[in-house]
Amino acid sequence: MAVEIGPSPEMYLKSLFELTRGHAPVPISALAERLGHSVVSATEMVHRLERRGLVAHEPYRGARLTSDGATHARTLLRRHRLWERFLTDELNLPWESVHDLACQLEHAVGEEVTEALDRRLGIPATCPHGNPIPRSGPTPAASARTLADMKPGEHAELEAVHPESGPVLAYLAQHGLRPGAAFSLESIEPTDGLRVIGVSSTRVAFGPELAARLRVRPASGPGRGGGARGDERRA
Amino acid sequence: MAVEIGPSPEMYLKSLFELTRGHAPVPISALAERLGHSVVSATEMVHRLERRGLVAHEPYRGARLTSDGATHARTLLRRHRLWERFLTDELNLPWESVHDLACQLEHAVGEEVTEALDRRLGIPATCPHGNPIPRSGPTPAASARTLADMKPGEHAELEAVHPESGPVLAYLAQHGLRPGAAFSLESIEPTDGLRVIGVSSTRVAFGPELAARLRVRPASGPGRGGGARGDERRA
DNA sequence: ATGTAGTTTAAGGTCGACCTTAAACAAGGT
DNA sequence: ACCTTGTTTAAGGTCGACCTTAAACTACAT
Ligand SMILES: [Mn+2]
Ligand SMILES: [Mn+2]
Ligand SMILES: [Mn+2]
Ligand SMILES: [Mn+2]
Repeated sequence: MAVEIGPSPEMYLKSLFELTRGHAPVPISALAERLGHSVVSATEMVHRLERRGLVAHEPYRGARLTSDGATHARTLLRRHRLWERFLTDELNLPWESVHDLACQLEHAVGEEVTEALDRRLGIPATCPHGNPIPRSGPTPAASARTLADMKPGEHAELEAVHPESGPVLAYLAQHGLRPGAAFSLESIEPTDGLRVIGVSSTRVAFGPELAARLRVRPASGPGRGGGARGDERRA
Repeated sequence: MAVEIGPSPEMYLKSLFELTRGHAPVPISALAERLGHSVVSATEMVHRLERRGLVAHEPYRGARLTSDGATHARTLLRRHRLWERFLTDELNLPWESVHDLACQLEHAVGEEVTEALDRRLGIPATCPHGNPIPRSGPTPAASARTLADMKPGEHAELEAVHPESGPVLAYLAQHGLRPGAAFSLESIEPTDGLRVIGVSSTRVAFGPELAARLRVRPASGPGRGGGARGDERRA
C-alpha cells in the first residue's frame, strides 16, 4: 500500500483519468499535450507507469488506467478538490487561483491529512468549480451535457468546468461566471462556432473548445437572475 | 523574486538555519547527518546553493546562509510552523505527527497561501512544539537555556523542542510532555549523563543529546500541575 | 612538528524526468 | 493496395539529486 509515487507520475495518472471518456484508451499524444510534454517523454512515462502496474498501454491505441491506477487517480482528484474547497472556503483565495494552488498541495499529503480535511470541511460534495469530490462508493455521474451541445434559445445553468485549467477559470471569473449561474444560449456563430450566451444582461462568447468544457444542467430556479455564488456543498 | 527552488535544496536551507548557533559556520558533516545524506552529497548541494547565492562556504570550516538564504529559510520555517498549527488546531491531528506532515506541505505553497493561512489561524505566535513562527520583524529570541543546562533540584517549564524531529516528538508525546508542562530535574546520572525529571508524579529520562533539545524557561504558574495543553497562541 | 581526524575533490554510477532528431511502423481512409 | 498520419523506438543529451570509494588536503591538538 501507499506505493511511493512522485508528483510527475501522479500528474500523468490524474490527466489520464480526466481525459478518459468511457472505456476508450487515451492517445498518448493527448496526454502529452495536456501536460505540455513531448510525445516521446509522455511515452516514456507511460512505460514507467506500466511497469508499476498503474497503466495499461495498448500500442497504437493509447493508454488506459488499470484499476490500481484509477484508484490512485481518484485519490488525487479527491485531494485536489478538497484542497480547492479549503483554499476558497477557509482561506478566501480567489476562485480562479485555487486550481493551480491545489495542484501542488495534492502531491504533498497522504490519507491521514486528506480525511481529516474532508471531515473538517463538512464532507463537501463538489469542488468550487462544480466537480464532484470522489469518495468511497461510485462518484455521482456528472451531466454529460455541455454548452457545446445546447441549441440556440435554450436556457440552462452552469454545473461545472471540466477539465479545469487556470486560463479557463480566469476567463470565466472575468465574466462573473460560476457554477450555478443561469444563462441562455443566444447564438452559435456559423464561422468558428462561437457560442454567445446571455448571463444577467451581459453577453459572453465561447469557442467550441471551451464550450465543450462547460458542463450544463437544466436551469433549476427559473427567473433566479445573478450568476455569482454557486457553492453547493451538502454531503 | 520567488527564485524557483526544489524541496531538496529547501531542506538544506532550513537545516542550515536550524543548525546555526550564533555566527559560526555549520560543518557540512553536521548538515549531512541531519539530512541523512552522505557528506559528499551534502558538499555537492552546498556548492549548488553557493552558485545560487544562498549559501557561503568557507572551506574546512563550514557553510553559512547568505542573507538571501536566511530569508528563504525563515520563510520555510514560517510555512512549516503555520502548517503545523493548522494540522493540530484545525484538523486535530496528533501533536507528534504534524512535524513530518508539515515538512511536505512547506514545499508546496507560496506566499499567497502562507499569508492567508496565517490570517486564518489568527496570527499564531508559536508552532505546537513551542517554536516561534517567523514573521516580518525580528523573531523573538527563544530561551537559550535547555534541560541540559539545569541543575538537579531546579524547577522549570518546557518551552519548546528544538530542533524538532519525529522520533523526539514521539518520545515526548508518549510521556505526555508538551510545551507548558512544569517539571523538576530530579537527578543527573553520573554515567551517560541521563536526566531524570519529574512531571506530575511520573519520572522521565532523557539522554544528553535529547536534553539539549528541550528548551526550558522558569516555571510560570508554580503549583500548576498537569503537563498537557500548552497551546500558546497570542499575536 | 607531526599526526590524526575531519574535509574536500576526484571519479564513476544510478535513476528519474525531461528534451531533440530521426527512423520504423501500423491503422485507417481513399 | 497505398499513402498519410499518428505512434513507437532508437539514440543521444541534459540536469538534479542522490550513492560509493579513494585520494588529497588542512586544522588543530598533542
Ligand atoms: Mn498536481
Ligand atoms: Mn476544481
Ligand atoms: Mn520539508
Ligand atoms: Mn513545530
